[in-house]
Amino acid sequence: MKNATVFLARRITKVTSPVSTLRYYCSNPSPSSPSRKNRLFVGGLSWSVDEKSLKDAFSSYGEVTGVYDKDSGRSRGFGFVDFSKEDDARCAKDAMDGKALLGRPLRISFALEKVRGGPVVVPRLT
DNA sequence: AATGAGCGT
Repeated sequence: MKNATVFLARRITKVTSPVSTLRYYCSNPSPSSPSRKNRLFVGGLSWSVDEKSLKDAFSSYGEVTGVYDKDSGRSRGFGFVDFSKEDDARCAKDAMDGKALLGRPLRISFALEKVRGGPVVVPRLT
């Protein structure tokens, strides 16, 4: 339970594509799965759910983040949970998805890849 | 303030 929250886990990918006569933007060639397996999106939360409640439910599996809204400080009704291992994420999802928390059924799915200052996904320009 | 599918720092 001491794993640090990691937002930037991108590794340098070696570009082995032949030099094209067109663009040379440094976007990630790999399409990448739209969802990170190490992070879960937890929705369906009651408005009154706090981080503690979510932690209480997921602390056994990983870390809980992003429950509150930065703007209003209120609950957004969803949160995120970081895991060290995909297996833990899978386990937690399989174990908690659809379960009720504070009278409201949880909607758990793999989180999308959203990082502040993240690379802009450029669809194929050709 | 109230909102009920969604995807954040």
